[in-house]
Amino acid sequence: VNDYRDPSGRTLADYARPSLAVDVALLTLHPSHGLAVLLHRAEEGFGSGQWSLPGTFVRLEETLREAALRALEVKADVRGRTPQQLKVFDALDRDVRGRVVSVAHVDVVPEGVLAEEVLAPIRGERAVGHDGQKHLPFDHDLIVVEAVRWIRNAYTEAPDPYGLLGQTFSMYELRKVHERVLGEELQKDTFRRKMLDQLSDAREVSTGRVGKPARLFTRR
Amino acid sequence: VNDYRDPSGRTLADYARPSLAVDVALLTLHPSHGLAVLLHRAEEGFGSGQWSLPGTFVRLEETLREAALRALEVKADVRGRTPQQLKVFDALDRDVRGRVVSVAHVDVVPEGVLAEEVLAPIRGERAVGHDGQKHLPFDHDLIVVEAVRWIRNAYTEAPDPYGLLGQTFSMYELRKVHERVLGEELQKDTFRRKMLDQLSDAREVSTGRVGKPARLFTRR
DNA sequence: ACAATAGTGTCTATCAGACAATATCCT
DNA sequence: AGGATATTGTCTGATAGACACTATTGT
Repeated sequence: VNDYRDPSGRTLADYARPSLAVDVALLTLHPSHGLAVLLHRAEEGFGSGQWSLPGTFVRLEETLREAALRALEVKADVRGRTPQQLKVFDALDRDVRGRVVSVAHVDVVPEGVLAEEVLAPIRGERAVGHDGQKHLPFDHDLIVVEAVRWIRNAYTEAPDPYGLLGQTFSMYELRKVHERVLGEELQKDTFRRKMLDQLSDAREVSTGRVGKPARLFTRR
Repeated sequence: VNDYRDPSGRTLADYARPSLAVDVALLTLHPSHGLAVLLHRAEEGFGSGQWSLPGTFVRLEETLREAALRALEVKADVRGRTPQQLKVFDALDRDVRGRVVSVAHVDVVPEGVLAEEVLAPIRGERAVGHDGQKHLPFDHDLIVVEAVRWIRNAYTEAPDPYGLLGQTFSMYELRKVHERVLGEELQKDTFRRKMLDQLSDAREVSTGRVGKPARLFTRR
C-alpha cells in the first residue's frame, strides 16, 4: 500500500501505536421524555449483554466519519447521518483490552426514527439505562455528558439547528422541541421574537386543531 | 503488556490501523506584529528544511497531552505548557508516508518567551513564513486557521484568558494585547467596562510614564 | 501651562424578560 | 358565545456603542 521507509528502514506500521476507535452519541427525543441517546447491546464476545454507545475501530482506508457511519449501520441499523467530531478520549486505561484512543462523534435524528427499546433517556446530563444498568462502560458516560452539552448549546440560539422537526413547523412545535432538548420551559413571546428573524415564512397555516391557526415556518 | 485476545485469538495489535499523531499550534505575540505561531524546521530525514508545526507520533504509554508536550520539548525546546485539543485531522492523503490521523492541539505562551526566528506571523487567518515558504506541509495551514479562530474567540469576551500578560497589568496593556490578538482596534471605554467586572484590583498603580497613573489589575 | 494618558458621564439603540391585551379559529 | 390557541403591544432593566467630558500625572 505504501512503501515509505524512514532512515532506519522501517515503515510507519513497524512502530507500536495505539488503536484508534470512534464512538457515536446519536441523540434524539424520547417519545415520553426529553433527550435520549441511542445505545446498543453487545451480543457476543467482549462486554456481551452490556449496553453502550455504538463504536468501532477505525480501518486503514476510511475516515473517522466513515467509521462512525459504519458503526451506526452495523450496530444500530441507522443510515444517512452526518456525525460530527465531539472530542477525543484518550485515558490510558479507558479500555481493558489495550491502548485505545476514541474520537467521540455526535449526531441528531428526528423523533420517531429510532425504536424506543434502544433509547436511554437523559436525566440531568447523564443517560439512564432501562435494565437497571446505572453506568455505561468505558468512558461512555463522559461522552454522553459532552454530547448533551453540545446539543443544548446549539439549541439555545438557533431554531432546531439539527432538524429534529420536519421541513415546516409552527412556533409552538418549535418551542416544545427546544424545551424538551433543553430540559426547561421557555417563555413563549421571548422565544418567538428570538427565533422569528432566523426563520422563513412557509406561507402556510396549520389547521384542524382548536384555536387560531398557526403560521408555519421553514429553516432558512 | 496486555493479554486480551478476541474470539479469533488475536490481540488489538494484530489489526491494521492508522498511526496516531499530534501537532501543536503554539500561539504567541510577535514582537513587531500581532499573532504568530511557532514553527520548527525539520533537520533531517522526511521533509528536511521545511518549516512545519511541531508534532510527533503518539506512543503506546502516553496520553495525547503528553505526546504534545514531548513534541514541544524535543522540537522547540518549550516546556511547561498545557496544550488543549483543537480538532482531529484525518484526511486519507494528509501524509504521504501512510495513513496518519493527527489530533491538533493549541496553546498560548506569553510574549518574548519564544525566539523571533521560529515565529511565523499570522496575516488574516494564515501563517506567513519568512523564508518565502508560502504554505505549511500536510494540513498544517488548516490547523493554524482553526487555532487562530480559537484564540480570537476566547479573547472577545474574557480578559487575557490564556495569560499573554503577566500577573498584573493596566487596562491599556490589556487592551493593546487584545487588539493584537484580534487584529483590530477596540473602543477603550467599551472595552474597559466589559472587562472591569471580570478583573480584580491589584491595589497598585503604574508609575514612571507621563500621564495619569493607571490602576493595575489581576485576573480573577 | 501643556501634553499625555486614565477614567467617567451620558445618550441612544437594541434586546431579553415579563405581563397583558388583541386576533382568529373550533365546537 | 365561549374556550383555546396565536400573535402583538408595551413596559422595564441591562448592555454595547459612541462621543465627550473630567481627572491626574510628567515635563
